[in-house]
Amino acid sequence: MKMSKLFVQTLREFPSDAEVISHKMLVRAGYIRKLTSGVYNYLPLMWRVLRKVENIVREEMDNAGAQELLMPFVQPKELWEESGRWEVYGKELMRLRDRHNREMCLGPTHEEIITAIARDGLKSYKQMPVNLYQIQSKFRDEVRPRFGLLRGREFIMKDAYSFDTSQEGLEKEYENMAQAYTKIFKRCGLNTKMVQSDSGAIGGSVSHEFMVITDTDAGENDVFYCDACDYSANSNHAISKLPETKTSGDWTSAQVINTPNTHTIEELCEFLKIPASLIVKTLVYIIDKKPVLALIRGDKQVEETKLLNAVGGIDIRIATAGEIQEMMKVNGFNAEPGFIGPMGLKEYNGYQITVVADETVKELKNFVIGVNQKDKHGVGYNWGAGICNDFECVNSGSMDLPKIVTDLRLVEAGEFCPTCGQPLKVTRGIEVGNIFQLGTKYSAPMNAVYLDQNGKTQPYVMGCYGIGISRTAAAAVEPHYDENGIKWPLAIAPYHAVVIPVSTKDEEQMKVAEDIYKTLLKHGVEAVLDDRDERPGVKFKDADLIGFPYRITVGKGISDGVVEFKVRETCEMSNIAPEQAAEIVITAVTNLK
RNA sequence: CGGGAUGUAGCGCAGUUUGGUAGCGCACCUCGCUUGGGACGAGGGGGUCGCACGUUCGAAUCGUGUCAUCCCGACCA
Repeated sequence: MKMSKLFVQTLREFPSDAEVISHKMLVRAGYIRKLTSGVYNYLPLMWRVLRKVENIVREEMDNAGAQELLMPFVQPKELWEESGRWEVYGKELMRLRDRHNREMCLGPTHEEIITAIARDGLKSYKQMPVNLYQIQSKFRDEVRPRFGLLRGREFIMKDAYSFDTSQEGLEKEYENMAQAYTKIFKRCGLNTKMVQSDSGAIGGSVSHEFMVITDTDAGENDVFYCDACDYSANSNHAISKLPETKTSGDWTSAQVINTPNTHTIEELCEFLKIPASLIVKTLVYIIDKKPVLALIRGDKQVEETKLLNAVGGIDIRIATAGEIQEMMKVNGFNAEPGFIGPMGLKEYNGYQITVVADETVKELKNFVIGVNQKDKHGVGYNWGAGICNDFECVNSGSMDLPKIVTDLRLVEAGEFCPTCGQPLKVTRGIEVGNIFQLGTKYSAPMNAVYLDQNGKTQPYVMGCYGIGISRTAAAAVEPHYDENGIKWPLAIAPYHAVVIPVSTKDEEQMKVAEDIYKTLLKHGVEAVLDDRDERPGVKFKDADLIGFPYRITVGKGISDGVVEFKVRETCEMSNIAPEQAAEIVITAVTNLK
């Protein structure tokens, strides 16, 4: 490709609306242009990068035994009603109506469609296992698109779906995919960590995410990991061992005492001269419009995804102070946030109040708890054996544990690995891929079944496996850049090399540059010849910004038989013979394959 | 959806306080000159100032409404 003909416009400045490196670089270097919020044009350079990533994914998926197909992204409402997700998926689903006023959506993922395909064509256990995948655009109406290609509303994704006859078969395929993913990201020049995660709206039991570890804002997920063993997990799923701390109070009897103006845990600790670990903290949430109380030890935070899972909810938010006061009033109390406890609370807004406790509260003895009275707390309370869920237990000092006691706790740095007990570390990551064991979550409700050896009807045991193609390409920029521009890994760079004649008017320089360029092309190197009549500074700046892995500059040195060879990644430069420069590039590119 | 901000040429911005008919840098076109890290000179093209309504002799500027975009929070296969 001649640089004079390459459709690219580099900018002198970074775009003002970009926050993270990949977004800034990709816009400034002329790879992408925003069309509207969260929706981008992929310009020729970007499209080349995306196709490289796609092809790596394609090769490894095919090697792993999967088959590529292509499903529509326009999907009918009916299928989504079968799976139950039309209601559940919420506002993130891009919905539309056709001219007959029939409801449709643009696919955010394709479990429903693939399950319907399987239902039609996968009738016998003899046809399994099978893994089908596609690479196409996906649509998610994100609440807040940001970070350029890292969180768009339209993005390119590879999604694969496996069908097995047993959990064992699924687990085998899951492992197969995990290995394929590891290879894929490695080939793309990315270091990823496979971490345990929550399965979210997709559902299912076991899932892992592939994270590009970064210490920048681009990493939207907290990842906890252990250096001593291989434990690692997304914060929405991580568990830990807690350090020893005081969990039993010194009160000899239960009583309600005055604790004026102790609206926060800190103020209460200060007033009572106790550690926060002696307090049962009661948080009021609104989950799918229903009131939910979350009980957790005072020094710990609630992980909202865990709470959502505990009650099977979709939408969660903390209740407002107004709602809490209203809830108090309805149940015959007069209290405000800071003095709330679970006892005696029955209903709000037409719903029964659900109480969920984190495991940390179970072991507390002689603890402190809100008693729904302003400026008062109960101290010396204990979990009792009797049924006690009304106002009476305020005075008895004994109340039952809620029916739901589970892990709701957000893991924090300084806690210990659940497997080996060593200190956990925390870092941030960009999720570029994930794998799920779905089981029969979709096949059962959608009646997607086959006949087993005994002629008996069985639902498929499914798995699904995603890779964000456009996100992976953008994530690759995050660790690969310097102040002058992008440093693409060779495998996904839009072009492998650029050849720059310093002066296009110098016949000898042009001749040598063209010879090198042709040699590179002949040997399968994707090369660009910068034939523009520009000053060398302009060409160097553009070459660095665009991020060609190799640069061969033909200048005055040619009279001594040398060209300048620069490696973008290391910025190492050397003067060598033209043939030698070409040879290095050809070898590197050949070794890719 | 809560809080904050911004919409003026492809990009980055000034002009808005105090109303008078739109400007700067980069990019783009032409000519000259220049050629090892985003040169220089001269000339040129490009904007219904987000949109609508209103106030006014006159609106980028004032008022009302609306749309869009960005940031923080919440959310996220």
